[in-house]
Amino acid sequence: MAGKRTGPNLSKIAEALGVSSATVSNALSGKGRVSADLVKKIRKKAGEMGYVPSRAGRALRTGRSGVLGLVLPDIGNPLFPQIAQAMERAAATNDYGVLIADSRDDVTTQTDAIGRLIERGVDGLIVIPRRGTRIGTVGCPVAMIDTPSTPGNTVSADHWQAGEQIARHLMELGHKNILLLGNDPASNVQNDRIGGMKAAFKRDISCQTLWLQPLLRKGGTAASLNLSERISQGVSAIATVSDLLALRVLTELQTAGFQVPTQVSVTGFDDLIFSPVISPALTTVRMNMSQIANIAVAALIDEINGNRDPKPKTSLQKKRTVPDTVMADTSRVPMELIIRSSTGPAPFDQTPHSNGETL
Amino acid sequence: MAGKRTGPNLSKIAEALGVSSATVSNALSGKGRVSADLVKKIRKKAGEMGYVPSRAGRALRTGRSGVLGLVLPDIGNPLFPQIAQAMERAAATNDYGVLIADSRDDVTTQTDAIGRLIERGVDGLIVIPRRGTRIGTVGCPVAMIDTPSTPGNTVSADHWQAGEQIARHLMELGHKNILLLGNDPASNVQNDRIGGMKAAFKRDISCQTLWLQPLLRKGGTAASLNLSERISQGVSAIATVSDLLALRVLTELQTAGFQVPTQVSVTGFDDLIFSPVISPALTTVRMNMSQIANIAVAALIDEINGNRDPKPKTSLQKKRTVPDTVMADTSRVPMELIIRSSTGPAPFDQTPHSNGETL
DNA sequence: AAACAATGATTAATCGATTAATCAAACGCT
DNA sequence: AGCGTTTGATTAATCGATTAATCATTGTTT
Repeated sequence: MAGKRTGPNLSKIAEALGVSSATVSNALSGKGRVSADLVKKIRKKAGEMGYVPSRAGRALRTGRSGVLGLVLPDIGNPLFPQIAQAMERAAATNDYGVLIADSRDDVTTQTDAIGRLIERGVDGLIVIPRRGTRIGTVGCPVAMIDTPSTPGNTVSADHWQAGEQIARHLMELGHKNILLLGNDPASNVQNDRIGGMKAAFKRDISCQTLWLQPLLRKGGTAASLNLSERISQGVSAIATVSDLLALRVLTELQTAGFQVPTQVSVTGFDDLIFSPVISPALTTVRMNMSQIANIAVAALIDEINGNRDPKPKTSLQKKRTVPDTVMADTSRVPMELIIRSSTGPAPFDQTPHSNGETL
Repeated sequence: MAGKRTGPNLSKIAEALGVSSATVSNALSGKGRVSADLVKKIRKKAGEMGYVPSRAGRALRTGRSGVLGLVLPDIGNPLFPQIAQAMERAAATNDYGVLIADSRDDVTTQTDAIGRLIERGVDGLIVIPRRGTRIGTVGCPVAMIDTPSTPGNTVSADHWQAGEQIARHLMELGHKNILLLGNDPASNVQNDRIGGMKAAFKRDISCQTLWLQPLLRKGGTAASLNLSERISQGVSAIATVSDLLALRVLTELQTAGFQVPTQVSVTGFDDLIFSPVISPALTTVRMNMSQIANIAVAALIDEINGNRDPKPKTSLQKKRTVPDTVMADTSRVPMELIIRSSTGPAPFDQTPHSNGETL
């Protein structure tokens, strides 16, 4: 792929040593049969000449580009930097490159983006879907990073377990009336997070779930969360599904004159960049992106190299419209609870008016 | 690069139509001499067969990969999503792909990362440097996006002009005693932003500049900004160099019991994802990333294709250690002021104790 | 009509690495 | 010595697109 036609290539090395280029290739790749000392000589010479194999030549011959595609439908995702970084590093250690493609949340754009990646000949695709993105058959292995509960998911953070951690933390602090705040009820990730929290709550905990997006759609941007009212009804903790949401809640509470965490505790998810620096610093939960990336990339490369359990592609299974994605040994990576100052003991004057659980 | 050895290629099309593969190539590329109706026939057939040219074959022959490298030294940059998206789109419209490389702010890692991109045969590099990153000669055209005042800068937002806009906005609101808050005094971007603000202030405006990072280094994380004290001394507006900093100030002010913007106005830079949703929503300034990306990519591709004014590479100029980067016609793109609710009229009881300008 | 130019298409070489097929020499065995 | 096996290296084909060089027509000019 190099634009320079100057650099040394296999035949240059071969010529310099008076051997054939095939021997040089074999020596460098460790395949074929080459005597030990010739191998050493060739390696040395290649080093001296600053030989760098041509990806284009190799790609043409082997049919493999050495590039993975990273598809991010939701560019607004504040985790993007972490994701991109982790993927790039995981790929680089395996001598792969990462080609990015984004589609601003638009299905058509996304199809185009995937198409472009495929046309560029990526050997595999890493897809971080938003909502119920359907991954059709694309002609190359696909790793999907969503939630453990999503069919076809390759690997992801254990959002459910993270929810449980948050819930346990709040319970230990004595909170008994908790407001769960989500944004998009169609999001698998958010549902897992909320599901985990609900599951961990003991019987004596009263909790309500509120989805912001449908609320905004109904009431316009002006729709208030009625936080003051809910707090006066006994809510002592607000557990949100994202740090962004938590930040919003935090500022609303502060302008309304509530003390955090003395009167109300607030939690988020994801440990976004601003979370440690706001005051009070946000209690949240962080995913281990590099581990997730490593697992995803490893699974993808295994599949690319064909070192995989043969998939049972019987006609019976054909009916299941599960996306044709790669599987990994570990599919869920635990998240880490980060306790900061936005959570504290529940206030004494707690008056739990348990009105049960709302959808 | 495609892993599939099944797809149609030039010779398949040629065979199907009984012509030579060279003719097919010429017909599709519009080069060489092919009769009009044969061109039409070939194009049609290619479409029917779903022909997609092999990048690897082309790359090998032409020595060009059709891929640009995007180097981001500072992964924590919250603008990353916007940058990556804009670059990807700009590149895609020119039929280029974008390979990412990040180096967590580490010089060695960055050199490695650039090296990996070069080895992969990128045709050009887009570098968004942090601090005084030195771009050596890398063997391919480089576009740099930093600030207009940085030597070797290809294109960037006009941070200076943006600073002026913020300053004018604050002056129009009647503020006369303003605190300028930066983070890293070594950052070109931040210096431009602050420089623009200072330049726009009239003579009767008193302003101080504070750099956070050196302060933290001296005083540890506990170092306070003494905001309350400064406000009691007459400061009615705090203009920060980043939305992240503004958020920090905002929460500190709120916990200290100040009303924003009634008592103090606060401004940021960059319009980060949280800026519209916090309360009060942040007055800030936004860069036109897609325009910047388009200019950078266009300049890069022009250079790659050799459609450039020949650089005067006389030995005289050799002394100037200006990075060997690409130049663009427009090198600065204006930023857009976004007025929200964190700024308001200066309070009446303003008592400007002008103590001059501090470094 | 002869010489020449323009048009339209083909041939064949090339980019660089990989690899199956082949060959030559050295070695082991009875 | 004769035959088979191992070892070590070479040959040559291949991947797919591009393009300079070439050839065969048709059209133009004097």
